[in-house]
Amino acid sequence: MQTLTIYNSLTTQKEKFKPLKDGYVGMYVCGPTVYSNVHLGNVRTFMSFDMIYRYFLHLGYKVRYVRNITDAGHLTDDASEDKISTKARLEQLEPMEIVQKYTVDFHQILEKFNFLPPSIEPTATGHILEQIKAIQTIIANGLAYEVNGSVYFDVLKYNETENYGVLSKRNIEDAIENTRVLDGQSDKKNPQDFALWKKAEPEHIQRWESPWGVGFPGWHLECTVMSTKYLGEEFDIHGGGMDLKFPHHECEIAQAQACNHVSPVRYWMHGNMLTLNGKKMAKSTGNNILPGEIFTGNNKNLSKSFSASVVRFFMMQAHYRSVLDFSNDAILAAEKGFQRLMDAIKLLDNLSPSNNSTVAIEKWKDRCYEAMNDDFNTPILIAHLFEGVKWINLIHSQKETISKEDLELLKSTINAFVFDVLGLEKESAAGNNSDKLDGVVELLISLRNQARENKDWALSDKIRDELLALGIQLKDGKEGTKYSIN
RNA sequence: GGCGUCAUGGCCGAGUGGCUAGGCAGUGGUCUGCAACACCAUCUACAGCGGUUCGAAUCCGCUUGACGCCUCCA
Repeated sequence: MQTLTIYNSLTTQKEKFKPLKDGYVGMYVCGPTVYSNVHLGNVRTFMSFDMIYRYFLHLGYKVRYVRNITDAGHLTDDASEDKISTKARLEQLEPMEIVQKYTVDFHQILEKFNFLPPSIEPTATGHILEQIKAIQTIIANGLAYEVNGSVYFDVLKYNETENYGVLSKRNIEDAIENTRVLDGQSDKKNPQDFALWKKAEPEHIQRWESPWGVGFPGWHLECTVMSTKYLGEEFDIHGGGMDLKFPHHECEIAQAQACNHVSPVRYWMHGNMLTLNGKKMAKSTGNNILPGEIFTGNNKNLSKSFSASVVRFFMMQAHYRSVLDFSNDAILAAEKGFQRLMDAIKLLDNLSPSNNSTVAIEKWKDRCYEAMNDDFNTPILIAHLFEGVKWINLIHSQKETISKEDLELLKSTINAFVFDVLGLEKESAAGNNSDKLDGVVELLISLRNQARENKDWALSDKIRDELLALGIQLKDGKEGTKYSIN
């Protein structure tokens, strides 16, 4: 098995990956809060971990990949603004109807982007009992207290023996000085304390019975409970967006320590933000693009529509830990590059092997793995893949040669990385009537070729130009005329 | 205000103490009836100022700028 190196946010350095159990990987990724449509920024994080999941599978690991759906806790704001319940009441919907609506949307979008489904996709509302139990444990361990029907985690007390701030590199003393005074938090001993259980006000729709009265679970608890339940008290990888590092992931560590007396995660991984116009995409600010808008091109930032694979390729061209800025120019360039890659892959099946190779496929393959083994460096991998593209083209035009064995290796390697690991998809040229369309275009091509033989340039150009106007581009080559639909 | 990350050629975006990232665009060529497409080749770099070093875009310091977190956020 390959030796992987992973950047661990907890230690802030790259470390050799050693799973708790040889050959097995336990991975937890914080999923979406399903109160509105996923935007492209959300998709990037999940896509990074989809790629990571795919690479582990490719390497032969057995992976249990848990990605939750947050359908409680986050939905409700403890201040006066409660979007979900307001919305639910306005539209006379149950909260779970909203949850269902956006969960379905989430799944549909991910499917379009060719995501592999996780092994388990648990929900917060499905684990209320476990969360209550965890709170009881934390109280019993003296690290939480009940006030007025709510339960809070005692951060200062926890910090006496543990380090609240290990992950986010925050100093709690500084935090105390700098915390703003917020209304409605008077129940807390300290502003740093966070809610494990919140008392439900009468108008609050999502509510469950608990030893502390009717209420709902706090923001951070679900991930601790569900990761522990499905992956154990200690597991290999925990992922999520950079913006979840604090407080969310910091709180998860504290909760897990308070429950199980062990640091839960071996490797913390954080994906970086996707920006739009240089600013973070966020639902709250309106600075975002919805995936659906990309597919239709219906967004003021876009000059045309783009396919899911192009978007995926665009994102894979950047490292998951780097900020990536989305723009029309950038996605346009990615589309061309993606097309070049796909065109070369189409040529692969037509290549004829020679007795020997003038290209070093085996070494090239090793470099591809090296790139991925170095903290999932997909941009480098893609650079290597383009070296493969160049070779394919040169072999095709008989300027280089390749042996039968090397050709098989080239094919299997390209296919593995492009389709299995990066998760890209070949694009279907046309819709349902592709057979008929194909026949029509072929007919026009043969008519045009007749005209060309007769040197009737007026007619041949008319056919070519008018097809182009319809988005059908004819491509004259040595082996005749082909076409593509844009 | 506190903590942190980053500044790479026209654009996007990797990486590294000395040796070509890659893609897009541009330029030159091949192909073509002319084109387009495609293919081949190729030019533009490492924010600024100091320092360490035989050598730094890469390490250190400062300056400037951008972004992220500190409040729900992938």
